[in-house]
Amino acid sequence: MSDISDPPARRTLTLRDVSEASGVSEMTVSRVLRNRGDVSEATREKVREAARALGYVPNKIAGALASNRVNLVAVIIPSMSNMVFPEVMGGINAQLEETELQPVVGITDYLPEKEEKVLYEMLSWRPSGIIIAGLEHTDAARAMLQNSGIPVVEIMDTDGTPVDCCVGISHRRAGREMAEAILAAGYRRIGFMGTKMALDHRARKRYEGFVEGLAKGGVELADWEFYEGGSALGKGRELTAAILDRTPDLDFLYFSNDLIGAGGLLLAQERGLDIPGRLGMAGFNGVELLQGLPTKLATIDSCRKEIGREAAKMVMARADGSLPAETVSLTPSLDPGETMRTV
Amino acid sequence: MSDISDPPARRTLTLRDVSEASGVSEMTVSRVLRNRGDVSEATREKVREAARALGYVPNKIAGALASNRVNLVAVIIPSMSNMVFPEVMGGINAQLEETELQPVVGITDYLPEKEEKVLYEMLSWRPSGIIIAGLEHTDAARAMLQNSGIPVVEIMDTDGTPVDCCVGISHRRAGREMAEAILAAGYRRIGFMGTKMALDHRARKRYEGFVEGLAKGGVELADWEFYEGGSALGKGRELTAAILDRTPDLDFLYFSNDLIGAGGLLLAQERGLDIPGRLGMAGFNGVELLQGLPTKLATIDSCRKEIGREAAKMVMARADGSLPAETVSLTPSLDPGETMRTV
DNA sequence: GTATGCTACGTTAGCGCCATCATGCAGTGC
DNA sequence: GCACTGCATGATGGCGCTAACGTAGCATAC
Repeated sequence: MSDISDPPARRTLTLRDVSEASGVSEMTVSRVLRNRGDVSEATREKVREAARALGYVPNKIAGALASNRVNLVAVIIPSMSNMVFPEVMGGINAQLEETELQPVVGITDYLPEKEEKVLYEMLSWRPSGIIIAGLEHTDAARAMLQNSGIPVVEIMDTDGTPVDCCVGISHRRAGREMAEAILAAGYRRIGFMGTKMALDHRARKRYEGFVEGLAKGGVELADWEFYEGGSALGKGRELTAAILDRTPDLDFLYFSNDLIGAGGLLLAQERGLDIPGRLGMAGFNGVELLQGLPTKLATIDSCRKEIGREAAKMVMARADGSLPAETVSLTPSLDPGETMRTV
Repeated sequence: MSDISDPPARRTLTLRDVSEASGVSEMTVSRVLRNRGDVSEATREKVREAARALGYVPNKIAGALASNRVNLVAVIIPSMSNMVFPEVMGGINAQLEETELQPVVGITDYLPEKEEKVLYEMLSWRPSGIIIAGLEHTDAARAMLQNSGIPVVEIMDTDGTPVDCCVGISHRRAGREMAEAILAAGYRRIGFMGTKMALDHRARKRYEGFVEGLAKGGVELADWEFYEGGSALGKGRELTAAILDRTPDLDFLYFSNDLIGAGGLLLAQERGLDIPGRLGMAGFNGVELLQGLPTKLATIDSCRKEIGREAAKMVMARADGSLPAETVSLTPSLDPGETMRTV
């Protein structure tokens, strides 16, 4: 008796509640809410109305378990503060937008053990596909990817052997091409500046390609500087000051990304150096954010958005079986900006 | 007969497989893998070994359904390319790191309908909590938050009425304080530059607070400029050129964020304007990225990381019932940098 | 009239796991 | 000897949903 006026017992709603409220079976409610199967328009309306009135939100956990289908795509990347990865995410998002699929992000902080942990966690939700940055994984992680039985797309990098599909650019080649362009422009006393890259394999490959490209032209790095922690203008400024003080006759500085490059550029300009005559400079990534600096830094585009889009497409195609394992290597373009002599 | 040599049928593994491989019941395996309940060390080892050998990955979908517990926290934010939000995420991540909880991100693109959709989608996974940016939601979204029965923390902004908990800063007050500081420094011909902010409520509140602050000092905005789309150095440069050409006697420019502010600053310096004597400038956010520009822009810190951390803490505390609904308003500090006259 | 096909539902049997309770079995106290 | 305690493990039921199949009811065909 008393419970008539009790506050609505806050049990969470189920299909049964909607089914009772609308006078049809749970199955029919399920069909209506998923837009599946034959249900008359009259019933559909009745059910939808009841669901709305109750404030019913389906339980995807139960749905996924019953149907063995999950509309999630795991995206595993090293960092969100790198600017590169949010842009890749943008591409993935854009591509998945029109589909049922939803990206779910995991962050590894460039740590292999953490990657392994995050991957395990992600797989335990049985996603429909995995997009994961890089080709270097622990043995256990690689095994998980292989055994997962779902589409795997490794992104960013194509220098290596993918588990399944792969889309990215060759960072080794990007480094080599920059070296060639620098030599072609007549620079000879060349310095390098980048992260301590034990775990950033792509930065390492660019560096290796760069050194190799110089070597082919008979030139060795004149000086170098490695740093730890995030990239920012301040860091580039600081390191550039250090390297220029130490080796004043450098005529080119290659930075492993645009942001520290821009910092270096600002410093060099403050010091009144003739850019690109006396000193040339180049970065990597082609970030848009920096369009607007007084001088445009030479760079190589890393095709971030396109990689994201392509990766999402590959996951979908692989899921419906319309694609064999393949590697797509995009071709980034070198933009000499205003900080390299033109030949 | 023939199937002895068939390739291992790639059914996905279940507890039962591990249980058979290790000779104990499913229940015991479950206990071992979750580190729960009394299981002898000998059995533990046996089970773990079997699970590892098989490459078993638990099915959280089934686990969540059975236990009615999900270790996910939904984080709903407008954008990932705004730099502000990745930093908030950083704070959330840092705080959740040591717990079982995992953030899952949804992006709304500043669109109320999309927010509603994303929220519905998120709730259908029955997360343990929700962190959502802003206090303005559609009626339906607000109802969902209220009915969800889980902790809700609205972040970034405290000017309004939260559904449950809330942590952020008062943007209205931030705008007002900047106005007061500008007037105190003796500037009088003041221009404003910001996004067309129909949907960016926080930018709008800063603007309103700013105008209000000026009004209290008997000053009106001398000129203003609104733009659409993302914020970048280039945009700030362009708009600043326009506003300075149109109203050359401006003696202060207030930008609704640091990035366009920095663009404006670079342009003003190229034009050889005396900063902060002839022209003062200020932005908003206190982004670290820009430390390293030749001149440090005046700004107000938006406490991003702290908001993230606090929000995560509140979700946890609210989940275990140790916290009543509350609003935490952080106090951002104004940094005059080098672009405001000192009084 | 029976056969046939079609639409619009309902019924049943799980999906893989975990909360809960039951159980066996050793050791302990008197 | 018997109850009692504590520990390690097993059996059972069900979380909320959906795939697959079943069927009532009506229309059409001959």
